[in-house]
Amino acid sequence: MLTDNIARMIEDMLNEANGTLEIQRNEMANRLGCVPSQISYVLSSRFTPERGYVIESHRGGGGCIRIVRKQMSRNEYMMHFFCAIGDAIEEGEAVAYLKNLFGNGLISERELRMAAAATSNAALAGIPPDRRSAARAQIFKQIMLSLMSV
Amino acid sequence: MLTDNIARMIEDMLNEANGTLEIQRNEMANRLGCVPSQISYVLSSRFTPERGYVIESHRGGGGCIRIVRKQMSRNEYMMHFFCAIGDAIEEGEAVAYLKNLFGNGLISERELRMAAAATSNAALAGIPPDRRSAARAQIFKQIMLSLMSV
DNA sequence: TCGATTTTTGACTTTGTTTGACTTTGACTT
DNA sequence: AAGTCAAAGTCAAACAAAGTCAAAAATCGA
Repeated sequence: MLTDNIARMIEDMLNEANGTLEIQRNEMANRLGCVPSQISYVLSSRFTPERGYVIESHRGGGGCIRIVRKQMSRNEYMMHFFCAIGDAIEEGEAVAYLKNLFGNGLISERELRMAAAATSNAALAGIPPDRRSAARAQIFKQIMLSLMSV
Repeated sequence: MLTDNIARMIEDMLNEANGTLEIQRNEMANRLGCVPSQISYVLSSRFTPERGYVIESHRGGGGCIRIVRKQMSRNEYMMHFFCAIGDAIEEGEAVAYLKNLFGNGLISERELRMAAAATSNAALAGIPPDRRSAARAQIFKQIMLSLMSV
């Protein structure tokens, strides 16, 4: 899939470049033989803040897009996430957060799976849909707390 | 029966592929001359977690369905607990189960804490008390399933 | 044989991707 | 200051999957 290729390429470039990177949208689209907005799509769907990326850009002549992979300390991370959860969160968002934690070595893969399972729609099936994302936030926060206390 | 053929075919493919497999629903339905939702039916009726399978999927362009077969071993033990949970369980009971699992080396201490947090009354604070132990059972079961996976 | 369960099918929904037309912004000329 | 051009941004339509659900058909068990 195009999106995946582009995402992989950006990841590689980020690794090369130690976590921060500037690209030109048109130039890159050209190299890849796709429309420029495809790059925008990839960035907005894959390189989100929940996944730990920050995007800035400049338009106009000589413009570019800067992609930064955020590296925080354990406690910063945990705090950041805990606060970011708010009092409602969707299943997909939760998974994105967890993958980020896993990616940064803060939780193991088993823990990732476990937390994802505990906050999945399947686990919350008995709860009325309109209350689910609130319940999920509550559970997620307790899980986060349990990990912080170590 | 169609269902059985498809199930057998998927089993075969799983054997070929060492227990993990990705298919495209439409493509497969096409090859078999059946409607796509038939594939969904087979997966949901035969390749359930209770039987040791895990299913994930992606929609949209380039989407696919991933089927993973887990080999039962110590999972048998887990399954025993899983079945024992029933459809309602109190906070204290849950902790007791978890301690038991920890005592038997099936989960780590962090996992114990995490699971306890996820099923605590604090985590379920937003749920009406009379629904809590049912919700807890549901969450607990999903957690157990997730741990059987790895 | 009859009722219950399981299977089969297809219409409709939801999610994710790709594309292109159009807009906004900034830098550079004149 | 105005105009031009070269970026990136936005948005919605077209397309490409998988998911859902319920009706119809088939099968099974008593």
